[in-house]
Amino acid sequence: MFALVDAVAFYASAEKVFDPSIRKRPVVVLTNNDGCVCAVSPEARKLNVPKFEPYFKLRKFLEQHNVVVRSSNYELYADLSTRMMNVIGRFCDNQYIYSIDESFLQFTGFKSIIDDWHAYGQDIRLAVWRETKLPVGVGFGTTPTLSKAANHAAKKLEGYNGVAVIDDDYSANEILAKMEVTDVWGIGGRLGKKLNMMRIYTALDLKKQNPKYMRKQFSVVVERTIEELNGQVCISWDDVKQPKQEIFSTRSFGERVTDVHDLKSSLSTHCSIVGKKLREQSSMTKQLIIFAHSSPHEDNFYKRSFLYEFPVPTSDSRVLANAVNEVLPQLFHNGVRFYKAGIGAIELVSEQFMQADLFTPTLNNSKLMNSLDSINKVFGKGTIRLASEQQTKSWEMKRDFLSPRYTTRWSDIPKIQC
DNA sequence: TCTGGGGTCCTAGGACCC
DNA sequence: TCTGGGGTCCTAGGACCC
Repeated sequence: MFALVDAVAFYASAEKVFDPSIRKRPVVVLTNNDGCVCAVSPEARKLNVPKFEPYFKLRKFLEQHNVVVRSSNYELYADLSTRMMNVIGRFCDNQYIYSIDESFLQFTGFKSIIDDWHAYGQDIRLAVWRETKLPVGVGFGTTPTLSKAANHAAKKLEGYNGVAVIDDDYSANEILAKMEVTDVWGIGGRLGKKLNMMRIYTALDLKKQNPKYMRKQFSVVVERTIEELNGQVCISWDDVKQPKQEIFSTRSFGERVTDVHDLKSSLSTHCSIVGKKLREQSSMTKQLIIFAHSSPHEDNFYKRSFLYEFPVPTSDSRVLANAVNEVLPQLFHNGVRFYKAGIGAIELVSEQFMQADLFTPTLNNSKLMNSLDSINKVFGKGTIRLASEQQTKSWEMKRDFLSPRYTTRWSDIPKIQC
């Protein structure tokens, strides 16, 4: 049995934890640079506030309906996420954290212990609420995709009260019949349209399709999804956790960047981020994509992207930053108002199988990088960083509606007055 | 005044080789 | 009657997720 536990509108709920005055009000949270709406509290959902619409288009509407607007407070969300995950992890010995607010639990050998999954789900919800003041939904299913579907039912369908269980074909069909095909994990809007044309409208319709045939029509992803809906496990974290095949760090700027040094320092920061993520999964990269562009919504869109090949794979942030330095003169163009930049490590290889080059002295210093990671872990991120990362305010992200970092800054800790 | 997120994986199609 | 292969690598764009 699998369970998917996730928070209801996590970012919006996180904003409510330390600010009870907004708990009953509609709340939305914006993405980086206050660009789009990315979290909509249930109260705001009732007003039909769409997700991922640009904020400037919704601003008037949100004001009219007295909706609370907040910038993304990642420091707060990351901390609350950790707390929430710790509570959830107590309920199962096999937890897989899938995103900042979702974790899968895989129950093996629990059958003799747990006879009522509904009650167990309510126990989880109650514990998380009591200890973190975050509302969660719990879906149980015999495959990860079915637990996702159950989770959808738990939170979005009438009469489930936060917990739903799919433990046989009957309960699966009952829930899947009430779900749009695009509510199924892995089926997005585009696929949904094509499926509709084939008269596949509900999740149950999809479940009844022939997986092999659908693989031919679409892809292996659709095939696996259908098998999972039929109770056949295709996604598993049992075996060694799969390392990522590519790692990107990209960001749009708070203010347009026109200065080469600003562009360089932002890219250096991306090098640190990607380097750290590479080391975390014991990978090294052979190739690096380095890109920068102006706004795609502007006329004469400027975009440059380079593929840099390393003679020897690396996970050393400094080596990545050197690559950036090399291409920077070709990337930057005077007069362009840069809107976004980033790097991506592709062609990853495992540290273990790293092939050295007889003729190229390796610049990779993993001891140095490991010490850097350890120091930053203890003393906070950015304690030791590349000199070229030198922060300049101009490209930092815009967050006009930021709440306090209640749990990660001494000055922001809530005070209780007697 | 101007404003539009970030990350990962898959696949079709072109270029090239023998 | 008419007909011309098959594999690999690379890349841009598509699609999905939250």
